[in-house]
Amino acid sequence: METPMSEHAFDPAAYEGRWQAYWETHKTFRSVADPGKPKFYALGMFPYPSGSGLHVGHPESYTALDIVARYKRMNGFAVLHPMGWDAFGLPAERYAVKTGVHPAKTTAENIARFKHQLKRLGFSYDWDREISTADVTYYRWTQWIFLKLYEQGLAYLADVPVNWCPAQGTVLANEEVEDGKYRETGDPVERRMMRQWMLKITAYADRLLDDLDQVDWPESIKDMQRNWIGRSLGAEVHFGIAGSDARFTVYTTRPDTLFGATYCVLAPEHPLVDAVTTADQRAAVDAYVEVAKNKSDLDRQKGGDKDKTGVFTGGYAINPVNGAKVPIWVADYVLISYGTGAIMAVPAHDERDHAFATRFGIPIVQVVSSPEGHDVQAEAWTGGGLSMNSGPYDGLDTETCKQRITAALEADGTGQAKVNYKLRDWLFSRQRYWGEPFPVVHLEDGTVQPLSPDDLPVALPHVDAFRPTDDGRPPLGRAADWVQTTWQGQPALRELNTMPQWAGSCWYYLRYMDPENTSLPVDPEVERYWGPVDLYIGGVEHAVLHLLYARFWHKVLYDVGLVHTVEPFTKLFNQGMILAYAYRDAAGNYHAPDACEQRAGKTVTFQPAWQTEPVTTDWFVKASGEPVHVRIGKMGKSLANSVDPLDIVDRYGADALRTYEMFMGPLEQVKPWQTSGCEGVYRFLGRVWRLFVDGDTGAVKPFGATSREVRKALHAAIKETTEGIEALKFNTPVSKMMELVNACGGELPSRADAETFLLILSPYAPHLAEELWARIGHDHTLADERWPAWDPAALIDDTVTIAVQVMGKVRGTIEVARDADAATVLAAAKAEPNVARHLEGTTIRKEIVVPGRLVNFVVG
RNA sequence: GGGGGCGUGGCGGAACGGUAGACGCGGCGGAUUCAAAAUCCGCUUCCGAGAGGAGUGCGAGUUCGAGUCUCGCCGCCCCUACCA
Repeated sequence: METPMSEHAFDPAAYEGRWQAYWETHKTFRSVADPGKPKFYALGMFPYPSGSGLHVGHPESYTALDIVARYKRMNGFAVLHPMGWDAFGLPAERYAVKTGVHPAKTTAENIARFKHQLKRLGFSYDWDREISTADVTYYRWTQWIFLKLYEQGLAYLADVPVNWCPAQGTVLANEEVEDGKYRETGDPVERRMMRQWMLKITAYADRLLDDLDQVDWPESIKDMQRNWIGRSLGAEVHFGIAGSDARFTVYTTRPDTLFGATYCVLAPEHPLVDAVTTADQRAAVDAYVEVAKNKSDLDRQKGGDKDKTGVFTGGYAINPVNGAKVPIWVADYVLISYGTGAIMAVPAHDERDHAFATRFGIPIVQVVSSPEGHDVQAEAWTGGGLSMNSGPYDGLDTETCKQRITAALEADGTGQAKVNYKLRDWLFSRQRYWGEPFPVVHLEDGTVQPLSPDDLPVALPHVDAFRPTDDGRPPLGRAADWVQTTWQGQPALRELNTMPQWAGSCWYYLRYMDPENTSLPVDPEVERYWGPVDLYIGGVEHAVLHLLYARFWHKVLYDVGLVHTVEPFTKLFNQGMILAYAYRDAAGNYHAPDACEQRAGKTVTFQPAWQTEPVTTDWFVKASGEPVHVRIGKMGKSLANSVDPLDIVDRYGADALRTYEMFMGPLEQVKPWQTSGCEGVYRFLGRVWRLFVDGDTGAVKPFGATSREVRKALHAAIKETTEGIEALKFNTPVSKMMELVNACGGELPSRADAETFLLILSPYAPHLAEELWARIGHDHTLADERWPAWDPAALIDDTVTIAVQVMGKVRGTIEVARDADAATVLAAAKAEPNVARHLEGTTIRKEIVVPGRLVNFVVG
């Protein structure tokens, strides 16, 4: 059945492995700090080595970075392009709980697999710098950095509410909780106060916000971080409580509306709820607070404006600006975790307060002028205006009024200007086994002592079971010998919590610079050369947490003198997700893309069981001929549409996969995988092969003379490739190289031009480029060759085709000399038959000549 | 609700304010082949037999000229959310 292929036919499998071995043995891509060279640090977000292996999304950003890295090397840069593993994490631990297999074993296996897969894609990593966050030689420095944080007063223990899952006996991260249940198992999750390590990221809020201005990041990501930090400028205002000396404080961004406060609201958890509640309201308030406590945050937010709930406490507050008595309510739309957990409610100028006031019949008093026709009784006016009903402040614009009222509050001690943040301190402990142990001990007197850096590392002890202990302590409690220790001669207990997965990824980019260092996380001298990361590419899902945490640590390390810049990642770029088509039959079953085919012209309509609308399609299951509905979605098991990158490598080779992933479309865009498109790229690479290699003899075909047309295509391709890589637009260069090969028509140009083509092809398809480079007589890799320059003169033709428009519509084209003057062009344009026809009987009012482009006649 | 992004052929996508649809897929036709695969060449936005006309989500506007700029809608995607 198998036709024996000519041994000289295009066969990537025949040489790709050989070149990967060559690069490895020759250490072609070793990063060497060279003070005589500019440096470039290209970094991809390192993967979590999951059990399911590499997916087709990984090679997208990795290929883009690899192209940049190879390009920069050829442009004389010392390039740092490393790879490693975000190896601590939950899936391995969960797997361990289920199967008893130690996470270290699972993780090592997964890393081996990932590494094998990545190597088959031919990325130019310096594998000597490989790191793993779960390696004790790595995490001892994560612990070292924790000690620095502690030293700086940025790490502390606090009792905080956490997501406690009784069934699992552990605390869950917010993202693991959905609808009050553990996402994986559906076990209920409750709020519980626990003593936890916190990192004081809020101390860096202003710097994290302000320094965003100095980095070259997508504006959308900066905005997401800004929103997350959520700095707002407002005022804290103290409200007295009628009939009591106590007072409570509210936070507002609109102190100018203070005269419009017609009630106050305390969050159900607010400590003063009890004190302000009167006897006759007590039962109602207690009941309300009890219900609110058991509601998850999500449930509390679900209702939106329509059905806000709340209960009057019976108590009254005194508005400090006018002494007015306003009722105090308790309502769960006020969150204890934001601001002061209490608000003054101004229904005329806040939508939430308006909805609440309307529902409970509370007066709405307008204190800021609204536009003509806007009735604040019907809808809140949240914009600015002139103050009214505000005593001495009447007539002031909103900004001025804010300042005056705030100043007045400060003068009489009833309030002050206040900057507030949404950003919370970072909950930094997890009741997990598979993470970095904390370098601290607990003494019998209840104090906590940080270890000396000399005592590091605190190695993760071996345990055989990974569930919490029977008495509810974290899994590390099982390592009894490890837990019992001494500190300066005193008996001490080790910390049973571990650090969250974010910890290791907060500084890995630094370790790559100096992975062998045994006395510091990174030598500041080395960092001064390689840092900061010049280009960081990763998924948008890390837009906030990872990137914010890493920036925070970096700033702390800057403050202690370890790094020399305030920001770690100069340029950030987000690749778009790769989606895939999914094929669903009438019964609702999904079929693998490989099992389906399009039969053009065989369109049928069928009635699926899963929707009322009939479906028209020309896609069918190959084997059964069943029609299938085609849709697009995330790759995954549920749609049966995953594509394994190594299957693609097996069929088409690594170069085709790499080049196709770039050819699909702009890197930042979400785009669907189409294996047929990959095949198109494979064909292109085959044409390149056949351009150089005689299919019968395997000999290199003779070089010829470069035609003018080929020369133009070549220089257009050099230009596009160069500018494209610089601008991270990787798709159009592939088109230009295709055009070049098409222009060659199967005949090699001159040796010099053929070599130039291989050089610009090499970042995309390095194996093929190396193979052909060797076959035409080179005995050394092309990775160190000089990137070619294009000749602008080669792009210019002697004659140009010019479009001729009449009233903006193209009516014909003319061929003129490139440097023809306007008069000549106009004459030729008017002579064009179809143009002449459209000009007939009209008066030319205006003649527009765009040299080398077009002519437009305005007639009337 | 807020923030960001996107709407172009059958499909993925190209287009300094200047010939819309490069390049690729798919399709059609041809060459090669005993035949097929592979390969090579040509055609392929839509309507129309043709001349020609229409055309970048919809509607206005600016301009000699708009996929591109402005305003207003419609639709889709992502993020975020009672943040006071």
